[in-house]
Amino acid sequence: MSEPETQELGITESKEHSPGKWYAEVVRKAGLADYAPMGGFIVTRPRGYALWERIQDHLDGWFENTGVQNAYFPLFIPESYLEREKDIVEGFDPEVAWVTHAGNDELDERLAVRPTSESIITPFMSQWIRSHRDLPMRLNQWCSVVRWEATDTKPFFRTKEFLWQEGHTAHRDEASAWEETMLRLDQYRRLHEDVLALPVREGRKPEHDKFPGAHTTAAIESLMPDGRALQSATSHYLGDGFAEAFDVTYVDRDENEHVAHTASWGLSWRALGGMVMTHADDQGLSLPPTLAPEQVVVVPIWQEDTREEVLEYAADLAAELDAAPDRDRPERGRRRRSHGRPPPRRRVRSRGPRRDRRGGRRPSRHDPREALRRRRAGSGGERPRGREPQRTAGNNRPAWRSRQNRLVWRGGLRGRDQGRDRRRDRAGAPGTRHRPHPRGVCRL
RNA sequence: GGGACCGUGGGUUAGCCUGGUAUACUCGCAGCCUUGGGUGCUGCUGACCGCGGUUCAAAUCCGCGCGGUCCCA
Repeated sequence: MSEPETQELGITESKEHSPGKWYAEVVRKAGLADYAPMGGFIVTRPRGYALWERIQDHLDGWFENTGVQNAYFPLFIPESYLEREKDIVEGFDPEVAWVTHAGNDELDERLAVRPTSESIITPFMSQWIRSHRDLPMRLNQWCSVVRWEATDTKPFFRTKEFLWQEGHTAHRDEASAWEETMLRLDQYRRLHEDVLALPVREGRKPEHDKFPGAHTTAAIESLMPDGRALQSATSHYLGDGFAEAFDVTYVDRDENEHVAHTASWGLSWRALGGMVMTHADDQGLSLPPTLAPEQVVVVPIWQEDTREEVLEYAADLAAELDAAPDRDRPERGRRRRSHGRPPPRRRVRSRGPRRDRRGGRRPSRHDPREALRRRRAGSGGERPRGREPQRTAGNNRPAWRSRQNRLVWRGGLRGRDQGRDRRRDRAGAPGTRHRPHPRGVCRL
């Protein structure tokens, strides 16, 4: 909240020598989050939230293409519901927050602030599932949950309230539920590798570390620079225990009632923490181009006598970059070069959040027409949301597959398009600095 | 705050007065028929809001809860 006495913009802590302090400094100085007045809670600032939104974009698109529907269930869970699956109660008991009063009146039944939503979602799945034709049923919700962990809270890594998505699915049999569990795990792996640029390991949790009530808990973990493994997503095969407890049965082809098998899977903003921890360094935050809200920053550096020239050049370059096709707008700049007057500014963000500087409309993530077009175009496999499947001549694959993925790994503008040589030359012009990051991540 | 009425398969409902095997439609499932088109036929699954009382016996009568609808302040 309060600004330091002397305004220090740079990172003063060392990642190598005091990773804890360094991480906290990066998160705050990069404008990702602030500490909330209650211990263990954070305020997610627009820049941090933008990163989360981009993660949402990717995952949500993949979910949609694999039969998942989004829904929303209440924040509160009646105690009697929570109690119906005993492992859940026991497993989460020490960290459940309870609502006991409404105004001045004590509630007849206290309400748990959801630590996870199996016990409110599964009873409804029970109502909605009658026969094998309703299966598999796949629901997902984006929400926050509260787990009152007292120790060692750290922005994004461990906060008492955290954002996540939780998928809940019901299936005919073990094979189907297990397949689901692995599919989601694979999507999480893909998110980490292709979007967050984090290598991961997949694994199965030992007995004592499973999700309460789960038959099997699978997880992906990435290795942090301090040598510790970070579990950033889990996918559970729940067996038929939850279905039994919440009465999720269906009539199968044999005309008999059967108990369903369920799975649940979630990814939290902890993944974001892992990404910051891994890619940032003593210079500050560093992000993969797939996620970075700003892709390029032009910083004019002038001498007294070159000031005019450098500023003009920088603005010109910024305008050109702004008009060029980029990650989010591959269609731009294909037909016409921008010769318009560059906006007079020293720093140009080549992309404003869902806004077009020239006043033109560009497809918003929530534009229903775009969604419709996307459906009509048919699903060419899973792909990130919010982008038109661009097809180029002589290449029948959606552009996001070719161009986009190259972009992920090459980083910056390099290797992007052979016709852009001119810009690359200009990027090296005196007084300007534009340097794609060698590791494949772009510095902000 | 006062009063009236109502809780029956997933949905709609009959039965309650006058206590005894719970009705029908729809939905769902399976099979057959159809394959000019959201049909048809056969079979099947599935329910008396909860607790207590009266009684040989309670969906039914009585009491208390819980939930809903309506009316009056």
